[in-house]
Amino acid sequence: MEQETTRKTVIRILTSGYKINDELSSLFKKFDLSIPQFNVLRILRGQKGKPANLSTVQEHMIHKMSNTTRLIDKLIQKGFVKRNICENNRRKIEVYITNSGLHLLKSIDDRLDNKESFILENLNIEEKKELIRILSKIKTTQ
Amino acid sequence: MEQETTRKTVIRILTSGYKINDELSSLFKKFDLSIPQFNVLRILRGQKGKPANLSTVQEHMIHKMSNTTRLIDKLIQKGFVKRNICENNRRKIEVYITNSGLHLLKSIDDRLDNKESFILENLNIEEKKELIRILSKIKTTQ
DNA sequence: TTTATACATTTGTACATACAAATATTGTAA
DNA sequence: TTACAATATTTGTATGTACAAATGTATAAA
Repeated sequence: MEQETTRKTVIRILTSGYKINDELSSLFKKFDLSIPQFNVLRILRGQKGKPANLSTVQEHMIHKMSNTTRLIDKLIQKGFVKRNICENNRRKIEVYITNSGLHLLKSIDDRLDNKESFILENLNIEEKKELIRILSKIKTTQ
Repeated sequence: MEQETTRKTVIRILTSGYKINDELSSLFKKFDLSIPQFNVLRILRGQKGKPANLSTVQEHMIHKMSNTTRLIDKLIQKGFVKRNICENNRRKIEVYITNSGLHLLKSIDDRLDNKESFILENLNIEEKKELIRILSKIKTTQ
């Protein structure tokens, strides 16, 4: 019985994640961005002008990525990001967001807010907080 | 304020989904299966011997797939699934699970139960039910 | 100063996925 | 019975991702 509830819960979390992923993914697609690309831009904006190393970006990613180099290559091609070799430590590279990247994020901000509100429209604030509280208890090995 | 809670909730659902996805993915990997492949096998087992059409399989998938043909090709290569052309309607194909596929699922069952229990170890049954209840309220466009 | 080790990123390769277009079969209307 | 639309699956192509190995740089030990 309890095992049945456990299974249903796991599946429900998984499918809820997939759904939200798809929703956001189709929103970003209108701006020719993938979810990981958008996350990189948002992490770089959070640096407030300071450049970030590749490894720093990687640590802040929502979903751990195996290949941040090529992800950032795409953003450089599109002109949203620039890359320098770090002077102090030539192994490292420094990445930062361009004005064009900042403008792009600005144009996405409102639409993302709307999309998020829409997705959780049927939840009141207590339910949202309860969701955060319970989901924080999930255990993983990696 | 509320917008902040909304954002945090969305991100929490998303990351919880990613985590569970990664956990299951690394479990199935030990059996040389991906999550979608495992789901197809479980759907076919649920057919209790009756064959299923490709489109039926697609409808039952947890995460809607764009390419079920190649997914099933892989399972056929591994000998877990067989495919026939449907006699009544030659556009359709019939897919069913082999004994080898059933044995594979049997050997995974317990380990999946354990993994799921582990992931939700810190949640009591009321919290699990509450999670299902609230997550069912999520709205999506697609 | 040479050698080995650790660190940070990049590249190669195989595989997975999304999306659109193509193919094959069936049903239906003229 | 022919032509056209609808259905079911497959294929082509571009892109994304995982994982391991390779590259380049810095640090530390002998």
